[in-house]
Amino acid sequence: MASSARRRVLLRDVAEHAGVSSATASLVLGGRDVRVSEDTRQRILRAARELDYRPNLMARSLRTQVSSTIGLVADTIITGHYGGDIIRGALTASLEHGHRLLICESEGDPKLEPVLVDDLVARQVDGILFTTASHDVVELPAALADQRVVLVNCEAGPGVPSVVPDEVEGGRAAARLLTDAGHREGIVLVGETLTRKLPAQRRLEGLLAGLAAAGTGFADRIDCAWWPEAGFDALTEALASGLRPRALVCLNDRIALGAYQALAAAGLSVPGDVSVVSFDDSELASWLRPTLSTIALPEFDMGRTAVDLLLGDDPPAGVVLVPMPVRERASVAPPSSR
Amino acid sequence: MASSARRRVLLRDVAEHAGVSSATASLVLGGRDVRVSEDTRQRILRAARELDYRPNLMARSLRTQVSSTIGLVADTIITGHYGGDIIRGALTASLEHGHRLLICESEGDPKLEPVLVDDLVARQVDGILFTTASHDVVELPAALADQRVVLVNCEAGPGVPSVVPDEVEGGRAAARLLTDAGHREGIVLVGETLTRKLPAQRRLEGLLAGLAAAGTGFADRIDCAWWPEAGFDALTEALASGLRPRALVCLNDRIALGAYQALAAAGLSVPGDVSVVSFDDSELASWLRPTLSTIALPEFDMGRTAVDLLLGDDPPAGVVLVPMPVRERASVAPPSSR
DNA sequence: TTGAAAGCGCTACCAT
DNA sequence: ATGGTAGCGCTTTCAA
Repeated sequence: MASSARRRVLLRDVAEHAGVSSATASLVLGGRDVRVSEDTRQRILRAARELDYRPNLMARSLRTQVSSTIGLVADTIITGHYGGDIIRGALTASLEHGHRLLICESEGDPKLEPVLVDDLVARQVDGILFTTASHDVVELPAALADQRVVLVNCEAGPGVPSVVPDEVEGGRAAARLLTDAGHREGIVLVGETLTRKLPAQRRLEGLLAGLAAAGTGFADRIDCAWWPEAGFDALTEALASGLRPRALVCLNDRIALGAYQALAAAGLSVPGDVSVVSFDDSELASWLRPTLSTIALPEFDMGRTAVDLLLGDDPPAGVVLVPMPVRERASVAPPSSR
Repeated sequence: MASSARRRVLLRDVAEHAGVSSATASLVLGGRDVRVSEDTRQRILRAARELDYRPNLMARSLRTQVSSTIGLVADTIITGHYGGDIIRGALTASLEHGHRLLICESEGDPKLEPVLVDDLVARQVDGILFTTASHDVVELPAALADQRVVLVNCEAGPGVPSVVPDEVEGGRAAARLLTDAGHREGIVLVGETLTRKLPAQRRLEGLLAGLAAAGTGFADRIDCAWWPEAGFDALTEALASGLRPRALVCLNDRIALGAYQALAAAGLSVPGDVSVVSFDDSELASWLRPTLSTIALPEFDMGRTAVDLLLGDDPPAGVVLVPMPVRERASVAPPSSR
C-alpha cells in the first residue's frame, strides 16, 4: 500500500477506534485519567498507539489558553557571537518546562521590536524574554507593558524583572586574582573606561573596590574600544611611550587578545613579565597561549534563570544578579622581582 | 481609569463596534478586502484601531491550517559558536516571509530528535529545518519523513532537500589563493586528513584538484584535530623535526590560530616566511595578526536559502551547494626567495 | 464511569 | 455588498 498523504488522525478517530466518546479519550490522553475505568483507559491508550495519534497542540492551546510557548526577542544576540549561550540556557530550561521557544531578532532596528512583540502576543505566547547582546539599560517596548516578561542582559525601570550578570562582584573577583598573586604595583586597566556602558562602569567599580581592599589601585588606564585591534594599538602605543605594566586588567577577552599581541610584539612574556586578567570567558580565553584567566559571563545561567523566573509563580520585581564565575588559567603569576 | 486587566478585544468586538458582522470584519482585517464598500471598510479599520485589536493567530491558524511558523531543530548549533549565523540567516528570511521560527536543540542527544520533531509537527509548523553544527551525513528522523523539510549543513539519502557549503570549490579557491601568489613548493596541509568528515574530505578534494591544476601538490601533511592546541602541538613538532613549509593550508581557522602560535614560537613570520590560508572565516580570522586569508563558511546564506526553499513551491530533490566566499586578507605573500 | 454539547477565536462557505 | 452559520481539533462543563 503506497503511503499516500493520509489524513492526520484526530482525537475523534482514536475515540471511535476505542469505542468511547472523544471526551473520555481526551481525559485519558490528557493525563487527567481520574474517573475512568482501567479497562477503557487501556483501550484508549492502545488505540492511540495503533493509530499513531498526535494531538494538535494548536487546537489544544486555543481551548486551554496556554500555548506552552515562550517568545524571545533579541537585538543581535545570535549575530554577534555574543549571547548565544543565553539562548542555549533558555532553550534548555524551556525544554525542562515542556515549553518551546519562539525566537526573533530585531536586527538592531528599534522599529521592529514592537512589531515582533505584538506578533508574539498574537501567537499567544505564555511569556516573553527580552534580551540584548550587550548589558545595557533599555526602554521597554510599550507592547510589553501588559505582558509577562523578563529582561535578560538588560535593565529597564524599577520593578521590571530582569536577569543580569553581577558585574561589580565580577570586577572584585578580577582584582582578587591579581592581588592574591601578590600584585600591588603597575596594575594597568585596558578598556573603554570613559563610557556609560554598564559592563564597563560596574566592572570598574568592582575592580576599584577590590584593589582598594588590598591597599592599591590602578597605576594607569589605557582607553580603548572593545576590540582586539583597538587593544593592540592602544597598548602598543603605551608601551612605546615607556609604560612598563606588571599586570593588565582587560575589560574583555577581545581586548586581551590585542594585549597579548602587543606584549608579544614588544618582547614581553605572559605571565613572566606581565600578568593578564580579563572578562567574558569567550572561547578565545582557552585558546590563547598562555590560556587566559578571566571572569566568565554567565550567559547560560542567565538564560536558564530567566526562563525559570518567567514561568515561576512570582516573577521578581527588579534585577536579579547572576554571579560571574572565575576561570583561573595560566595568565597570572606573582610579580617578577625587578 | 485604572488600566485593569481588561479582556482581550476580539474580532466580534470590532465588528460590533463598527456595526457589521464578524464575517465582514474578518474579510477586511484579513486583507482580502474585495467585495466590501469603501465606507464599511473604513469603519472596520477605524474600529480595530480604536479598540487596539490584535487577531489571535492561534485561532486563525487552527482555522486556516497555516501557522506561519517554521520549526528548526539543531544539534548543538548555538552551543558551539558554530552555525549561529545559519540561524540568523533563517531568522532574516523567515521575517521576510512573515514567518516565525520555533527553535530547538537536541543538545546532541539523538533520542531527543524525534521527540522535538513530533512536538513541532504537533504545533502545526509549516515546515522544518534540520541542521547540524558540522557538515555531516545524517540519518533523517523517521518523524520527518512525511514532513516538508530542508536539511541545513547536513545531507541524508538521495532526494532529500538539503543546503550545504560547496566545500570542494572552496578547497579549489584556497589552493588558488596560494598558487596565484606563486607558491608551488613547500605547501603543507594542516588538519584532520584521515577522517570521514565531509568538510575535511571535500576541502581536501578541492585542494588537491586546485594544486594539481597549477602543477603542484602538498609537500607534506600534518594530521591534527580541529582545535588550536592540536594545531599548535602538531606544527611545533613538525617544525622541530626539520619541516620548513613555505605555505600552510589549515583546514579551519582554529587550527590556523594554533599554527600562528607555533610559527611565532619558532621565530617564523607570517606571511614573510610562511603564508597561511584557512577555512571558515570565523571572527578569529580578522582578529589575528596578520589578518587571516580564509574561505568563508556561508552560514548566513545557507540559513536564508534553506528557508526560501522550504517555503518555496518546489523544494529541490537533493543537495543545493552554497558557494564559499573567499576572504583575502594579509596572511598570503609570494614565496620568499631562499 | 461515561457521553453530549458548548465553545476557544477565527475564516469561509452559502445565502441574501 | 453583507451576514448567518458551520466548522478547524481540542477541552470541559454538565447531565446521565
